Amino acid sequence: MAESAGPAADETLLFLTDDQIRKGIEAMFFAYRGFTADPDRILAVQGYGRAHHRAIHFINRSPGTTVNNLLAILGVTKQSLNRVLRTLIEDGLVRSEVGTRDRRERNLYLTEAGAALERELSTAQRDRMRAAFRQAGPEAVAGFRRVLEAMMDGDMRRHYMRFRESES
Amino acid sequence: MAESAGPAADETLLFLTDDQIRKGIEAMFFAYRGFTADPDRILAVQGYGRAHHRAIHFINRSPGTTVNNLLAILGVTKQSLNRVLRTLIEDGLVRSEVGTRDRRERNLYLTEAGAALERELSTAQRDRMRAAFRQAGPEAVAGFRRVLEAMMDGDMRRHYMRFRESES
DNA sequence: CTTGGAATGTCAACAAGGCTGACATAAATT
DNA sequence: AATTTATGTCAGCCTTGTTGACATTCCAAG
Repeated sequence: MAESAGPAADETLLFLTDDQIRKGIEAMFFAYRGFTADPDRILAVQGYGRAHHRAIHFINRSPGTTVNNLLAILGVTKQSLNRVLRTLIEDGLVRSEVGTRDRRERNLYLTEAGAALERELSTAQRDRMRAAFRQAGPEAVAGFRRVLEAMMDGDMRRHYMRFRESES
Repeated sequence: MAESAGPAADETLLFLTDDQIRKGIEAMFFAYRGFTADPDRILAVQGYGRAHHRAIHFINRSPGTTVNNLLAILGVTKQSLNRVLRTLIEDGLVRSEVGTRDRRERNLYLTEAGAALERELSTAQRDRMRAAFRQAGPEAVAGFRRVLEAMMDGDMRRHYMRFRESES
């Protein structure tokens, strides 16, 4: 497809050489550091970590989500998530309501304070992502997303796609 | 390019909407899980973690590198790195030689066993990355790299570029 | 040449946040 | 009534981050 100027078949596969792949791996490593750097700084101030950020992000994304739902998305154990949720609830950032349909479930919501922190975190992270997107241009962004989606595990891709469709 | 029907100026910036950015953020989160999943499984068997992988990767990448060098690349404290290095040295995967020029320095090398583990880890990680690259195509890969490079912090980009040039 | 700092690396102790296992409770389901 | 499901909790472990204290080595200023 689209071999306009006619590079040999060899050349069209140059992007699959071990060296190119290694560059992709290292790019992923170094970029992820940048990706989390700004939120990490903000979280450190109130004594939180990345685990708190992840919980806050996905509760904001799906208000009323259940603990089980969150567990599947975050891929951690309930004990680990529970420790984080407990501190967030104690600190008044997250509200936990007994489920109406099924009273065993807990529906999770951000409080106003929680939403404020979420905004602060996501603004910082979005600003960096937006700058990178702008600098790289729309076609690069499309390629970025295509590669990342192909790199996900099946389960994670399912969660990602569910979100992708929901509020597109 | 290739927008045949001529979108308005507004539309050309659609990739910078908060919604698009958020998708990028979530793609990054879910993809990073896939990125580390295969090495994590291999490392868990011998009781190692991601920190060991990172050390092994960059020692393999620059044989004879010093502890200080590694610290700058990995962005952790020397105490944290030292713990990881100690276990790798004890287990015979890494060799530490007193520096010749400056005897305060330690030059680090992989042993044959260390190189074997490195190959196992990087093969697993490369296989997934290669599959993603092949599925997404060369143009997507170029965009992927451009966005990631724009997302790095200045220091990290410096390290990344140094590697990029070295063995291109 | 000596001495005081600076650079490099090591050891010890602590905290965050993963993990497993065991168990309790309440609600839903069979 | 018995079982399964959803959630919470306690205890204890591991990895990997942190700070503080310290040893060694080099280098430069006196």
